[in-house]
Amino acid sequence: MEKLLDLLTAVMGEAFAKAGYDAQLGRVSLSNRPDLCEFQCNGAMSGAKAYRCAPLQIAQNVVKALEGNGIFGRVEAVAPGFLNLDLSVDFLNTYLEDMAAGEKWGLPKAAKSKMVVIDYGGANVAKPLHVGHIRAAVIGESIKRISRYCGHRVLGDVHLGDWGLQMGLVIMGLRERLASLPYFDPEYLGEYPSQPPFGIRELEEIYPAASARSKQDAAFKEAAMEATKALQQGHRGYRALWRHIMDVSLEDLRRNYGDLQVEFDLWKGESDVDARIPAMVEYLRSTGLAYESMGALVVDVAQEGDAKEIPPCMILKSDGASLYNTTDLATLQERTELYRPDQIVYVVDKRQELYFEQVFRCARKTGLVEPGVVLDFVGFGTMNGADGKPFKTRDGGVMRLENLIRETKEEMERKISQGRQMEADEAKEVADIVAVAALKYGDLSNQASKDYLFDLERFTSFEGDTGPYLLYTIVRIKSILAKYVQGGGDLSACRLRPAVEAMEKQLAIQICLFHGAVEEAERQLAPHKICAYVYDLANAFNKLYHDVRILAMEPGERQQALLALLKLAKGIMEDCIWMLGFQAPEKM
RNA sequence: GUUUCCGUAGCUCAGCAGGAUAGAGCGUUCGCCUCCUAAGCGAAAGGCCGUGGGUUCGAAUCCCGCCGGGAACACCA
Repeated sequence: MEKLLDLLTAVMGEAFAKAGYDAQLGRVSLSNRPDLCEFQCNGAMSGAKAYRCAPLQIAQNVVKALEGNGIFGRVEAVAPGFLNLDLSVDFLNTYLEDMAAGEKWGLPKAAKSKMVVIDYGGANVAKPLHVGHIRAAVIGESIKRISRYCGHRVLGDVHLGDWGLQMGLVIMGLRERLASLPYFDPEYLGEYPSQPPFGIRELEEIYPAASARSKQDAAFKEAAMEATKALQQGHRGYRALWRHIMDVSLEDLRRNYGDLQVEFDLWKGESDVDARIPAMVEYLRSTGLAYESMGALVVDVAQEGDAKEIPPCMILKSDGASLYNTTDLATLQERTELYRPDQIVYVVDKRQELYFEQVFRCARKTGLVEPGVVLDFVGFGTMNGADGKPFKTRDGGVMRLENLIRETKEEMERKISQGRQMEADEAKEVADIVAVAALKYGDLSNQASKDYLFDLERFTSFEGDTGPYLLYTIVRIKSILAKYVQGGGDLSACRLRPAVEAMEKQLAIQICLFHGAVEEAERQLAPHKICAYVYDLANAFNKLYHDVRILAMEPGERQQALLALLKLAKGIMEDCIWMLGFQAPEKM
């Protein structure tokens, strides 16, 4: 079905045309003066000059042209030339009925179902996730779900850092502890053990230790680089060890991401494209675009009209080694071949914007990516602590993601068991659900590109613009609907009817704006648009909730109409929070 | 230095394809539970939208300068 504002704009455009003006002037928007009207059109004022006519006159002519339209219950031309519009309740109700009957609430189908790949991981093997990883995970997951909701085929890729120097460091670190194992014996030709000789705890100790040591011990660093190279060249023992590291690390990563309800379709990494690098480099050379500069292999990506100087994109370092650019380009090539995407979205720290601009341009220029493929960079800001600086633990260290999640869950559990009588088990279960919502909504309700302040107290509050408030609102509706059913009512028999109460009409209008919010969020890759929308919807419901005691009403059409409206509101809110990456409990 | 992003209420943030009296939340003050979860609702106070120009009938929104802050600027990722 057609988006409400599009539909109203079309009707208004026709009226402008009928009155002899340009239909383009008929753009209808939500009123910014809800005390005066529900929707407004400012076209009469913009058109005044072209038609050399007083804007109010134009507006009045348009009002005449709108007579008997059936969609607007009230149309008024107001000085200096505003068109104030209220919807007719009958039209509104028909629209709601279509929504209720339609799939995904009648969300307009995308003109073309896109194939989209979203890269939102950035996790490194053998290193625990820390708070710096939360934004990519949360924002990327939401963008994935929004895009999927809009009917696109979407693949989320974690894109692991699993092939660089860190692997050599870990291998060398392991060697010191487990030197006697066959992995390090060049003479050994047998099978390696299938079970890893270490666990995640050890892995997490080894990496930081090895990393620190490499900064002071040049010989150790040299050995780690050698090990990295040997691994990449297929050293049997190192490969087997690498497989162990991957297995142990991946299990841990899956658990961590799982706690945040972040799911990847692809667990690919840098190692997956390693094999194709030589051929790709050869290809880049063959295009004539890659050339030696100061010993390195580069591709110029500066373009005419650039405001700033864009350095060339480096393909190989002067020592001939590959670097991040190389694997990113190879990944782009692989994705293009495997999935034929229409769009690839990178959800990455915004500080990498210039870097990705270079990579994108290079991929385009050299034909690794076809011209029609949209490459999007969604750069996010930093999560800051109360001091306005990047979030740290109390003792100044980097906080692990699992600790942040655990602390949020504990805080939530404390709040829930304090305010409600609930069995401890149940409280914990509910707290886990609500905590994820608190964390994610706290992040997503800000514009991704901006830094934001992490405030556990605020995010876990049930008041205000928070995740818990939204869940609470949904739970309220669930409770009403459940009570109605328990009392012998039949929800499926409840039919929508034209709004009677003011608050009811407001809620109905808010429901109708769903399509626009989703479409905008998808187009702008902006989950916070969904947040703003669902928050407004929750507010609209809560106002009605206090205005009208639905279950206390006389049973009949009127009560049923309100229940049907609530059911619709609940469904939409649930879909919204699904797009944000969390869900509501049954009660809280 | 160049480029870029940001500067909106005491605090945290929306709004920015130009439109009427700039919106939320928190915090503050005041009201509302014999009634579907008061983890809620209503109301009040609180803003020369960093600053100076420009474009426009009209600017928080577009353009330019300045001030203040962050970030990026080829062998890290």
